[in-house]
Amino acid sequence: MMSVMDDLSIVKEKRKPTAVRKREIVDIAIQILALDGARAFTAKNIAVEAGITSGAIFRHFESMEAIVGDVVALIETILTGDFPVGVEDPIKRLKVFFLNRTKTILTYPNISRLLLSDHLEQAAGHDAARSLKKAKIRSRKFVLECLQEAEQAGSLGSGVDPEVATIIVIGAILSMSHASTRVVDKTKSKKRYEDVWTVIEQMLITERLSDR
Amino acid sequence: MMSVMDDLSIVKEKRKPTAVRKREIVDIAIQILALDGARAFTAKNIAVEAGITSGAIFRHFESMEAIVGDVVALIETILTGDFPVGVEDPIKRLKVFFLNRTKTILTYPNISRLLLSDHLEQAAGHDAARSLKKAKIRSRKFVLECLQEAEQAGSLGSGVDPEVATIIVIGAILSMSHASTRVVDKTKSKKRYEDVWTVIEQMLITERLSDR
Amino acid sequence: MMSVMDDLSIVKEKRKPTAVRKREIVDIAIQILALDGARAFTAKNIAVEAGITSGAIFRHFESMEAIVGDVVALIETILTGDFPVGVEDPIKRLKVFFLNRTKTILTYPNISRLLLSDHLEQAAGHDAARSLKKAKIRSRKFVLECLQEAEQAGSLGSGVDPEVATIIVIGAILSMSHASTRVVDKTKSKKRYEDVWTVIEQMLITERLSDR
Amino acid sequence: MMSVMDDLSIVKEKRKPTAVRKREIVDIAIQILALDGARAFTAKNIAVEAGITSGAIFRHFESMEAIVGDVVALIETILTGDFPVGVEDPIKRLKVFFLNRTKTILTYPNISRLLLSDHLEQAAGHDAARSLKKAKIRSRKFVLECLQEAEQAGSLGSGVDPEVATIIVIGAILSMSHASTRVVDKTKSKKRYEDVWTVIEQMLITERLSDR
DNA sequence: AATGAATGAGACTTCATTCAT
DNA sequence: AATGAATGAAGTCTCATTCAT
Repeated sequence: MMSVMDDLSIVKEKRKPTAVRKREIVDIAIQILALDGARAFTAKNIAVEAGITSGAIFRHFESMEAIVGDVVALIETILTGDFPVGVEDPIKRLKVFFLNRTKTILTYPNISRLLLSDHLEQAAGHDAARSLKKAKIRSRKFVLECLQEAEQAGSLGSGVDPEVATIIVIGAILSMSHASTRVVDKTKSKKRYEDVWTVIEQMLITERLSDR
Repeated sequence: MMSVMDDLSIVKEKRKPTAVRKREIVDIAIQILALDGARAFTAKNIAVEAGITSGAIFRHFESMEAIVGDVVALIETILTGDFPVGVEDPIKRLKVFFLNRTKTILTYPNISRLLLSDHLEQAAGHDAARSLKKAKIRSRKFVLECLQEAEQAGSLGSGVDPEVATIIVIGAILSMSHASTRVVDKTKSKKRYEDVWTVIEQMLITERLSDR
Repeated sequence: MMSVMDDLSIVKEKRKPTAVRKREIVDIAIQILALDGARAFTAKNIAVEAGITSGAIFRHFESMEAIVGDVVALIETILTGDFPVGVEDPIKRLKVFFLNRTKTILTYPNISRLLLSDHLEQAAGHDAARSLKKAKIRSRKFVLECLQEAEQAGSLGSGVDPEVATIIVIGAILSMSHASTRVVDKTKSKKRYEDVWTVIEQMLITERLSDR
Repeated sequence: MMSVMDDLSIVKEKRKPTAVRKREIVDIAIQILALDGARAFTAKNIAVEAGITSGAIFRHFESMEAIVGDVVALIETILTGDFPVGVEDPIKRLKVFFLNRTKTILTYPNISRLLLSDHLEQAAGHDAARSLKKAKIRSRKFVLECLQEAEQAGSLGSGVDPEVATIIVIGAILSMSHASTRVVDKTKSKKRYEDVWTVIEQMLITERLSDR
């Protein structure tokens, strides 16, 4: 997909069509927000990275806030893809989500880092911030509902409260987002994510003898 | 002459001694960084909250960065208190840490929120940022070492890898830090934290039948 | 549309190319430093004189210090032009320097005033200040060396010490720099400068009868 | 005069009577203006040097400008002492002035440096600046009048114009003020000043053969 | 007589945004 | 589509000055 451009990557291309430039700017914005933080999110910094002048940014976006708006939209699209459809068994459904989400983390490490920090929320205008917060809550709700369904179906260990389990599942994802910041071998990471799930799944279904 | 005004609780005291003002400023800084983010961390915002002018800030701190430096130092002091000493059994030691840390989260919700986001790292100068990162790593290392010790002592379930378990333990803490942002009933929260630990502990010591 | 306005000499042109604006700013800086002093050397004052806002200054210069750097460089270029080359006889060489330098004073009265005061040195950063001090010393050294050479060639009056004569020559230049501040008739001034040199030259070559 | 205090000079004396403090502040002000320039002339810098807080300054002076006012007054008093009275012969009178003034330069190197630069004029308010400018003009006028008187008395060389000679005399003083900045052996300096005068005097009285 | 906290003005500098070219 | 100069607001920090103690 990028094969043709890869060969010419050093060539400075000017005057890209808006669609291309917009996407480029959004990508750079994500990178800056994730790696350098909200304070470094300036038109100048984006421009330097894009190889244009800061004035040119506003040919493609009305304002800095509009850039964040597009960033949020992109992230939401990506995250939405993690929710599995058509998986009956709630534990299995949760597993697919867990593995999808951790894969997303590997694929877009900047984005996961961004979600963890709240830089986006603060750079974003009110609407974008709200829609981002909703996306976070949606993930939590998805996990919780899977676990509640499993409980009702009797497939959850008796001592396992769905709320508590949600904390642990979400926590593991958060924790791995953090870790992914440091660049790691992707194959190893994938294996690790699967191991984490295995342990969590065992925990979910294991019958507790007594609560004491 | 002031006796009448003394009764009015709205009266703002001015001219506080530096020691008091400094602490006040640090507290406000934490609050702003945690709730409004790095971009809102301005002298003006701090000053308004403290009821003084922004210029006055610099009587007490040499620069904005110096404030962050003190914030980091305070946080480190608080976090350091979470590490238990003199507890032999590694699982018990981990439990004490876990409960301490979650209690810290309840006591200082802003601070835990701050740690989660990277706002501090980015507002901080190089030294403060490094020392903060170290503090984070120290917590992770503590958890991992407890688990490795437990494994060697044979008190860990056979299928439980210490690295994997660390992710889950740390994750649960992260997850609860996030949740604590929304103001909740503290008694309920404490109970919840204990429940989470119970589930995690079960997970740690349970013998896995097979890896499948 | 602009044809009517073109006739109005008051119309301020905006948006000059950087090269032009930079030179303009340097000239204004020299004027302010010379006439109003180091304390008046502010971005605002320069901006008002240039007809732009103070923020715009920093499109053209990185900092106030950078402006002073350019001022120093300009002055050095001008002063360097005063040193004659290829004049064999040391007294004649000194004469050419003296007349050149006094002509420079007339041409750039602000610059000579600036050199006299130490405003530049104090507004300048370390490097610029040093290079300026060097330029001053270079002039003094040039005068002294001419006189020492003349002494060795026997063309100096027997009672005239080169060091002493240097003080008088340099002094006359300083004195005229001061005077030039008040705007005077240039033709008259030039005649005056030549008269001063005539007297000094007589003094240099006159045989003293006895030292008392 | 200072002998008693000299022994205790390390002891930090607090709460000096206003008269003493005022003089101390004026001295420090002169030093700062001369050595560090108008920009360093701040209440804080004076206070540090005086070992008090900047607020205390304003117990002794109404404003910074008032300090400069006193500095100017002190300088005027000192300079006024240089004008000889009761010396009949104009050349001799000029000689006494010249030697007095150069002695003043040695005694108060900071003050002479201050006069040379225009830092004072710019730190001073309108009145003080004017009175300082007058003092400078008075010196010039004194020199010029001596020389005009000498011319009328026929004691000036025929080719020597009083205006031209004034430039040279004043110039020599300026030049030596500059040099005095670098700390030099005072005995040597005094000898040098006398030598300079000798050469100038020769120049004044020497009969020029022709003007060409 | 002095300290130490505070104000308010003003300095330098950065930044989003506009606009002529 | 992009550059490059400019604005105006905002941010950090300094400084003269005031005032309670």
